[in-house]
Amino acid sequence: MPPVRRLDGGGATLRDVAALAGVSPRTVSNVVGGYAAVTPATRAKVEAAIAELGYRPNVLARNLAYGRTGQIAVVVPYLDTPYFAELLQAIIPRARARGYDVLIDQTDGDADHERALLARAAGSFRYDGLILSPLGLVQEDLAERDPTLPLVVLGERRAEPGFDHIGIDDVAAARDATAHLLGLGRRRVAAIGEQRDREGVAARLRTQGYRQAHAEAGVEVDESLVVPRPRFNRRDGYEGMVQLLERDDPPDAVFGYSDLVAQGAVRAILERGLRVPEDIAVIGYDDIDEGRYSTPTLSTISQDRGSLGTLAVDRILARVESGAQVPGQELLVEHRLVARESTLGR
Amino acid sequence: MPPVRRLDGGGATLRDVAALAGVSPRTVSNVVGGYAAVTPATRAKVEAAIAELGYRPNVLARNLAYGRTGQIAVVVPYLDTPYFAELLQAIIPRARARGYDVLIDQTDGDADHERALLARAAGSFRYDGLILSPLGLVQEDLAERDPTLPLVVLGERRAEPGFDHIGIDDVAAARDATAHLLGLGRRRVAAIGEQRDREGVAARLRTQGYRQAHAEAGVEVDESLVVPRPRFNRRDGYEGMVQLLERDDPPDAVFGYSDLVAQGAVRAILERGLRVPEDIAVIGYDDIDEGRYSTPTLSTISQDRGSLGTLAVDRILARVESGAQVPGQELLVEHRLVARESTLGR
DNA sequence: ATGAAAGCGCTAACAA
DNA sequence: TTGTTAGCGCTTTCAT
Repeated sequence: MPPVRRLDGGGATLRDVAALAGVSPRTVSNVVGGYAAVTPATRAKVEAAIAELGYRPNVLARNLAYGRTGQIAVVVPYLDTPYFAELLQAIIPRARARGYDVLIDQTDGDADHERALLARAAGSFRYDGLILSPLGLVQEDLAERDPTLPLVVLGERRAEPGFDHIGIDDVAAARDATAHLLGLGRRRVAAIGEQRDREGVAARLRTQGYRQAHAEAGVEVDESLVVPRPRFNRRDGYEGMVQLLERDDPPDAVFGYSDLVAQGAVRAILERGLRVPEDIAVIGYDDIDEGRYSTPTLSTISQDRGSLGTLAVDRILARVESGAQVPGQELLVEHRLVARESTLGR
Repeated sequence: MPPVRRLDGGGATLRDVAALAGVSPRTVSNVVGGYAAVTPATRAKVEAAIAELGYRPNVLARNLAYGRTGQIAVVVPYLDTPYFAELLQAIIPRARARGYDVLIDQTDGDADHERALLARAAGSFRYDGLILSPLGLVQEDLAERDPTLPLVVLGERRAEPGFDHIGIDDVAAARDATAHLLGLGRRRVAAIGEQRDREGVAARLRTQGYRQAHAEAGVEVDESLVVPRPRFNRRDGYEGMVQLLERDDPPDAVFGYSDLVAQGAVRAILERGLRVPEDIAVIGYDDIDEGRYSTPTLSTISQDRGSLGTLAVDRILARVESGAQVPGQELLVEHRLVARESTLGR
C-alpha cells in the first residue's frame, strides 16, 4: 500500500525509465550518473526513454542513498551589510561551479542564534558543510560543535584544531590604517567601533592595532577618543562621530572599524559644516564598492573578498569530499591600504 | 549487505531509539514529530532513549518520506546590490520563522542562467517553492516552467496565471519621481538607466513613467536626455552622467533608475565641481540605506522591502502548503516618494 | 556491461 | 495508544 503523499503530478521514476527502456534500474542509474561504462546502444535506449517520460532524478532520494545533500550552508551576521553581501557574491558562484547549492542564514550577530544554528546543524544531514562568519561565538561554543560536520570559520583568528579559519590579520590591518592617519601628521586620531561588552573579538583586535600604530609613532593614545559602538553600521558611525564632535577638542582624524561606520562618521562631519579630510580625515575598513563612488571617496583597508570567498568554498569542499578528517589550517588573506579622498583630499 | 556509505560517525537512528526504549519506530516518530498523542510514560521512555543515544533525526530521510524539503529557493540577479541584499534580509527571517530554510542563487541578470535555473528546478524536488526576481526572463520562459513548482515572481508586472506576482507600480513610481523634479521647476530632466537592447522591462516601465510625468506637466521630452545603460549600478550612473556633463546643454535634474545609478551620477556631478541639487538635482529609486547617510542624502522612491519580502514568503508558503493549486494573484506593494537633500538641498 | 536486490532512515496507512 | 510494515526513489554490492 503506497502510504506516502506525492506532491508532484506523478513524475516518472528511474524504475519507469528502466521498464520503458527494457533495462534494469541499475543501468539507468549508470547512464544518469555516469558511474560505469554503458554500451552506446543501451545508453541510447535509456536516453530515449528518459526523454519520452521527461524523467528528472529525484534529488531527495539520491541524497538519502548517497548520504550527501550537495548543499553547503553559509551563515553570516547580516546579509544587508555590503561586506557580507559582496562575500556571498563570491561564494555562491564558486559553490555552484563545483556542483553545490548554497543555503544561507543570517544571525543578526546574535550569539544565541549562532549557537542554536551550530546545534541544529549537528548530525542532521541538512547540509554537507558549513561556512560560518561568527560575531558572538566564543571558543567554547566552537569546541562543542559536531566534529563530523565540515566547518570553515571566517573572520578573526580562532586557534582551534579541527576546522579551517580564514581571515586577514586584523591587528596589522588596523595598524596600517592608523599609521596612515598618523603619517599624515594627524595627532588626535579617534577610533569608532570598539566593543567592550560583546563576545566579538574583531573590534578588540582592531583597537589593538590602533594602539600599536600609536606606540610605533610615539604618540600617546587619548583613551577618550576610542568610542565603543554596538555594531558596525552607518548609524553607529554617525552617532559615534556626533559624540566626538560635541567635544571641545574633537579629533583631527577618525578610523572607522568598518566602511559603514566611516561613512556614517563622514556624514556627521559634513553635516556639521566641517570638511573631510581638511578638518578631519577618515579611513574605513573593508573596501566596499560604495566607498569608490561616495564623496569624498573613502580610504580603507581592502581585503580581497573574491579570493576569500573562493578559498572558503574550496576549503570546505576539500573537507566534505575527503571525509572531514583534514587537520585545521589557519589561512590569511592579503590586505592592503587604499588611500582615497577621505584622507588625501582631491 | 549495507551498501551505502555513511558520512557521520554512526549516529543513532530512529530504530535504535525504538529498540532502546522498548517501543516501535512508530512511537518514536510520534514523539519526535508530535503527530499523535503519546502516553506520558511512553514519551518519557522515548525521550530518555533519545537523550542517551544523542539521536538526531535525519532530515534527508524525513524529506524523502514526507515528500518535501522544507526549503525554498530565492533567486535574484545580484546579491551585492543593496536592494536585493535588503530584500533577502527580510525574506530569510520570515522563512525561518515559518520553519523553512532558504537556498539562494544569483544569476547575474543573465537570461540563460535564469532559464537554466527554472529548468533545473523542474521536478527535481530540490526545494518546495521558488521566489524568483527575474531580469532577463520573458513571458514564454515562464510559461514553460514546471507548473507543479510553486512560484512567486518579484519585480515588474507579468500577466500570467499560475503564479503570484509581487511588485510595485513602476510606471506610477517613475512618474512620481519625475514629477517631483519637474515640480521643483527643473525643465531639463535626464533619465539614466533605459535599457533598449535587453529583455528586461523594468527600465522601459520607468521610462514610460518618466514620459507620463512630462506629458502631464506639459514639458516636452528631450530624447537625448534619456541615457541607456546596461545595468543599474554605480558605474553605470557615473558613466551615464559623465556623458551628460560633456554636453553643451547639460540637464538640471537627473532621475536615476536605481539608487546606485543616482549615487554614481552624484559622484560625477560633484567631481566636476558642480553642486547637488543647486546645479543638478538628483533622484534615485529603491531607498537603500546608503542614501540616508550619503552627502547629499538621496531623494528616492521608497518601496517597503520588508513587507515585500514577508509577503513573498507568505504567498509561496501558501502555495507550498496547499498543494500549489491556488490561482495566480497580482499583488502591488505601496511606494512613496522620499525627498531628501539631493533634490531639496539642506 | 547489465541484472537482482538490499538498504539509506524516515513517515504513515492499516491493524490491533 | 502503539506495533507492523510498506513504501519514498535512488545508489551500489554482488553476481552474472
